[in-house]
Parts: sequence; C-alpha cells; structure tokens
Amino acid sequence: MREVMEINKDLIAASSTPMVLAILVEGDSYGYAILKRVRELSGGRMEWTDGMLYPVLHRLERLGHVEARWEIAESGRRRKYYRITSGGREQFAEERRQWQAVDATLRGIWTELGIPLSAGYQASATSPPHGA
Amino acid sequence: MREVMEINKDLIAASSTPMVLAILVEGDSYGYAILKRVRELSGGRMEWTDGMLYPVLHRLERLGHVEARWEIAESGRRRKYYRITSGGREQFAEERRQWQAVDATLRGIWTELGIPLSAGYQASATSPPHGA
DNA sequence: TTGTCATACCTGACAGCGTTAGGTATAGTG
DNA sequence: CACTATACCTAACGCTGTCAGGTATGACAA
Repeated sequence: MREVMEINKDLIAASSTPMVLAILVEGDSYGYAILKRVRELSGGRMEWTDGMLYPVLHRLERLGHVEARWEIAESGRRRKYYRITSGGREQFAEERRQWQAVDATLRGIWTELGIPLSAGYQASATSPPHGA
Repeated sequence: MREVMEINKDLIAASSTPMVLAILVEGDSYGYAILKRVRELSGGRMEWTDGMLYPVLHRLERLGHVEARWEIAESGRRRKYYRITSGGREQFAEERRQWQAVDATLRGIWTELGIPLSAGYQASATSPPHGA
C-alpha cells in the first residue's frame, strides 16, 4: 500500500517554515523528531528529508526565530533542541496569514469551478512528544 | 489603505501553477488578463509580477499542460492566448491533491494548538472574462 | 567480533524559480 | 507630443529543495 505522496519542492518550501514553527509551538524539539512529527501529522503522506530540514533550522536560528541548545538524552544520544522565540511566534502568525490568504483564493476559484472542497485528511490528534 | 499583502516567494511558487491552471479551466486567457484575474480572485491581496508569470506560462507550454495561440483583439492588440490541455487538467487535479494534503496537515496542527481556523477572505464570485 | 538498523547530526554541487530590472511595441487620451 | 495602460519577453542574482555524501553511536542479531 502506497502511503507517501510526492509533494513538489515549491510546496515543500512554502510549508516548511510554518510547519516547523508550529511544531515548535507545541514544545521544544529536535531535527530527527521533527521529521517524524511531520510524517505523523500528515498521516504518513509527507516525508521530509533531513537534507532539507537542517538548513531550515539553521536559517530559522540565524533569523532569530528559534534558539538552539545541545542536550544528552537518557538514551545517551546528543540532540540539538530548538525553542521558538517571541520573534518566531510573530513570524509563525505572519506565515499563517499568508498561507490562509493564498488558500482562500485557491479555494475560491475551485468553488467557482464547481470542484467540491474535500475535507481531505483529518489530522491526527495525537499529542506531541513534549520537549525535554 | 494598504491592500496588497506581501506573499513570500516560496508561497508564490507553490501556488502559481495551480492558480494559473484553475484560471485556464475557467476559459482561455492570456498573460496580462491572468495577472488581473489573480488580483481579482484574491480580493486585491495578491499582486503577481509579469516577470514571474510569463516563465510560468512558457514552462506549462513546454510541459504540454497548455497550448498557446496568437490572436488580435478587437482593440487591435496582439495577445497570446493559452488553452489548458487534458494533460493540464490532470496536472491541475494533482496540484490540488498536493495542496489539500499540505493544507490539511497545517490546519491539523493549528487546530491542535488551539488556533481558530479563520474562514479568511471570501473569494469573489465574479464570473471570469470568458475566452475568445 | 562483525553487520545492520535506527538514531542524530551536517554539508556541497546542482537545478528550478521568483525578484528585480531592463527591453520592445501599440492604442487611447489630454 | 507626453503619458498611461495594455501586452509581450528576457537576463543576472539569490534562495532553497534534491540528491548524494559524510560522521558517530546505541541496540540487537549472527
């Protein structure tokens, strides 16, 4: 059974920042866990590569939207945890505004064309793994 | 009164193809008219540049999603009209699927975070200028 | 010991695409 | 004649995902 949907790179690029910021609003997290969280939130339909995520995290840090710290998990592994800043929360709100503006426009024309607005996948309500 | 919202380039890139294809499903159109239609559909919140749109149209043509023809309008101006192909309609459906998958995921986490899903802007119901 | 998998991080070359800025041409209007 | 709107096109630049590669460790099985 095929689960993963191929999402084109522009859509990945457009959603990566709001998605990562949203995950960090849930609580502090780290790269590898974020990759799994995205898979989980999308019901297995989205599969991010780490080669795409780490540069995103570094960029967010450079922009002051997140702060990073190293920690050693009980498992003994080192992890780089990220925490969203107040500036990051503002950015998150702005990203949401933009996304909703574009989404409303797309849905508007789809509706005009008589295309039924599928409710689509119902997002999982699983609670996030809370930060350390 | 400020109307135009700055939309970041990645979101523009992600929405340009589904938007253009949707507009062409409404009926044949040409570059300059598409720019105005986007402004109209978004309630003035989106403002595309022609330097971004023309390459999109050329790409869609190269991919076989649209076909182009030159026409002379009653105004005496030459226009390059585009018509969506059957392959373009398939691509349109695929773009919609991908958009809705990502949108559902984002809305899912927003909901979990307790962020109210604003209905946002209600798209205009103005009928499109029908193609020649 | 050795092999394999999952965990966990990082980087570089490449290609695609919007931004910005420039160009050309014509119809309508003052 | 100047100016605006219409209508098309292209090039240099920078950003960002893809793809492929790298390093390291813990758990488990052969």
